[in-house]
Amino acid sequence: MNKRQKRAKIIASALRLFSKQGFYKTTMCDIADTLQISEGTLYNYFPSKMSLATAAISHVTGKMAIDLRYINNKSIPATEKICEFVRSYFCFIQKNPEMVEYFFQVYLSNREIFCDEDDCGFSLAKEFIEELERLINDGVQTRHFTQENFFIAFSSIMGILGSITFLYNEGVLQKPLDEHCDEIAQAICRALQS
Amino acid sequence: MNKRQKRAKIIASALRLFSKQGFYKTTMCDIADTLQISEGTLYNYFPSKMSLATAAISHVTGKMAIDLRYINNKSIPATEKICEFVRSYFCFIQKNPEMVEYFFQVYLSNREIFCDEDDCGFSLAKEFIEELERLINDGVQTRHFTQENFFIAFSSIMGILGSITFLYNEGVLQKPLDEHCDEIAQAICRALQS
Amino acid sequence: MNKRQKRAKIIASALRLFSKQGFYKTTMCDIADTLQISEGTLYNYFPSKMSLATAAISHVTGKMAIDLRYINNKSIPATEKICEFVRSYFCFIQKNPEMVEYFFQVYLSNREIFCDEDDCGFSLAKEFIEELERLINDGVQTRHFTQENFFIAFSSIMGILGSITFLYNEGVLQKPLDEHCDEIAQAICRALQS
Amino acid sequence: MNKRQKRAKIIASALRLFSKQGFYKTTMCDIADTLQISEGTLYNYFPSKMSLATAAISHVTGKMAIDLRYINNKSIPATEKICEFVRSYFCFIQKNPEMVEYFFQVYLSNREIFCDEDDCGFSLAKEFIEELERLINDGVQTRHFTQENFFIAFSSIMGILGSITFLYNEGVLQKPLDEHCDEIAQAICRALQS
DNA sequence: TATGAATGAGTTTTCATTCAT
DNA sequence: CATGAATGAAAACTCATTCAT
Repeated sequence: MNKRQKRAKIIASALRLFSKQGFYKTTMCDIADTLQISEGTLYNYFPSKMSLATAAISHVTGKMAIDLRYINNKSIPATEKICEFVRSYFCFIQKNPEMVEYFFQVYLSNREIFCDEDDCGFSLAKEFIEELERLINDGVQTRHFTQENFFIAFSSIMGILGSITFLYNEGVLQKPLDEHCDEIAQAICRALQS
Repeated sequence: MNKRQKRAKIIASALRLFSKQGFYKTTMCDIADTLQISEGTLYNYFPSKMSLATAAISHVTGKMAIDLRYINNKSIPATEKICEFVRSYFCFIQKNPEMVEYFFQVYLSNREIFCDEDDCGFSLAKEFIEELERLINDGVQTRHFTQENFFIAFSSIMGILGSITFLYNEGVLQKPLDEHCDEIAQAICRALQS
Repeated sequence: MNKRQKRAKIIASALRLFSKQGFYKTTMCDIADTLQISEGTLYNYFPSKMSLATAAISHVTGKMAIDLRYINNKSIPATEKICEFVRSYFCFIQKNPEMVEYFFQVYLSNREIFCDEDDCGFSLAKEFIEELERLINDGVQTRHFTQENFFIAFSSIMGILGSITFLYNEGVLQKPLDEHCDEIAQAICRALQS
Repeated sequence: MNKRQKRAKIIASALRLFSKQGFYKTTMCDIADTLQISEGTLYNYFPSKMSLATAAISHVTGKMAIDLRYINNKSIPATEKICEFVRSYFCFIQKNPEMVEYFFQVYLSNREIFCDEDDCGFSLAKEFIEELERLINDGVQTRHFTQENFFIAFSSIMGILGSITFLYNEGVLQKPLDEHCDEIAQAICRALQS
């Protein structure tokens, strides 16, 4: 296994643990044990716990950006794109629950981990946010969305999806995620239109 | 100052620090220093750090519930209630940014702090969630909202508000919160209708 | 209630708690709570926790000395005195288990509490030890005991009684204490004779 | 030095300090300082102070059991075994005073340290107690001892030895321990016979 | 005399990080 | 590269004692 692959394995393990137990309740020792390597080895791949957290979020937002970029590149109406995005996002949650949990519960909620004096930590999600901007702008330009305020549009999409994700993780949703797909996509689309 | 008032002062300080630095990065020593009391004194009022976090969230959700209850009791259409709620919520954010931040960034995101084997930690927000249910049920019964799925309705309201709060706290909103009031209320109402 | 009586009440409570939970696991607060007085009041009667422990052991050994003195003053053979002492001691254990437990488990075992640079802490049990000496000397002089080594005689009496007390407190004795009286008295007497 | 040997070294140090200063007056820092290692290192070998206390008592009772087992396996009368046990025990005290002190003053007297809800803490001395049972049963079966009550027999042996140990540790014995050997063994044997 | 809030030094425990092998 | 023992700074929590009321 080369260095790159090993880093990927470490990130995957860290991701799982961070999302399950939280960043602060997960020790470097937990991560090393899970991987059956020594703590020292961990530090050969990542210079600090924080750098591991950072690499993990880049990995997650990268994956999310790819999915969204693929949809954005299709020649379909923006409302269709929203539907596809919701569908693809729910699929993503089910296949990689730890990634989404990590995104919302660790990255967005423990800002102090990712921000330092120079950088506010947003660059880590830049790729994904840019694709989201593309989707919104596309909709606005083609008049499918009338909500012109980017931040409100952003919140209509990511706020609703984030909240549903939270409820899903808490186990309170009564039906499987898939069955909510269309309803949710429609709610988002309506929020984006006037 | 009596015991009750002192507890309130401690909660206020803790709230401010927890919301600014996160629960784990805030030490009992930080809190004591801010209040210019000793750590020992802190423990005369709260038996543990966690009990302080718990008291703080009860305080916050209690306040939020009061505001929403007041609106729920008015004889106005549910859509109006949404508008008033958004207005009152934005007002609340501006007066008590630390409370809202604490609610979203600490309480909702660090579930492990508030959950134990018996209790999933939701009881702490029960009052507020019940008022939210009242608002949604009112809208559904009066046919102002057609979204009958409670969880989607819940996410349409709290997801959008939560996301806007996040962006506000990150300082990326270009205009003051108030100016977004109506737009956001309308987006939420649309999401709730079909 | 006068000062003397109040001191006695405090000692009684402390004794009970120290013997049940150990000296270090008992807080001044525990003692105050049990008595339904404030911690401050405690310090009006005893200047420190240690002084309370000291007063308590004086109280206990004083009581034990009185019982033994009464027996010593009788005009009966030393072997009879041993029998009576065992009987009286078992009676004492049953009426005041906390006192005996305190004597063995706190006083004799946590020497660091009672000793300081000047005093080794034995003066606190002086009265009782002197009566024990009287009993042993009586037996030796009247040739009822042939064990002339005081320390071995002392150990034959107090060692056996202490061990039985320990087993009693641990709840492993199968019959009630009284039924062992004679057997134990005889074992002690035999140990004292050659 | 391997892990096993290091654990042994730590136990030895802890034993010395616990027996000299008591369990509660000995800090993990004291132990680390004595060994010239850091506190953190201590916790790499024992997960808690209590686990160290527990390991220490197992160590002590293990040693005591070995000595007694060796004597039990000899083909000599039970009374002889008592003599040998007393001799071996006194030898043990002189070589390892801290072990015996620890056994009596910490283990037997601070029961709250070793007991939890499941286990009363006696299992830690099981091996030694079993050998003591063997010795007593042997004597009873061969009619060397007529004291058939196990607990009184137990107290005759361990009570007397414990008390002598106590006096030895307090420094009040006038002659060296060895010179008391036979006298004490005889006193014990008499106590066991009728 | 009684109170009980305030204190602060002291204790156990945790864990990211380092470094010699 | 891999290891894992060692580190030590930091954190939560305890409690005997004091003192103003």
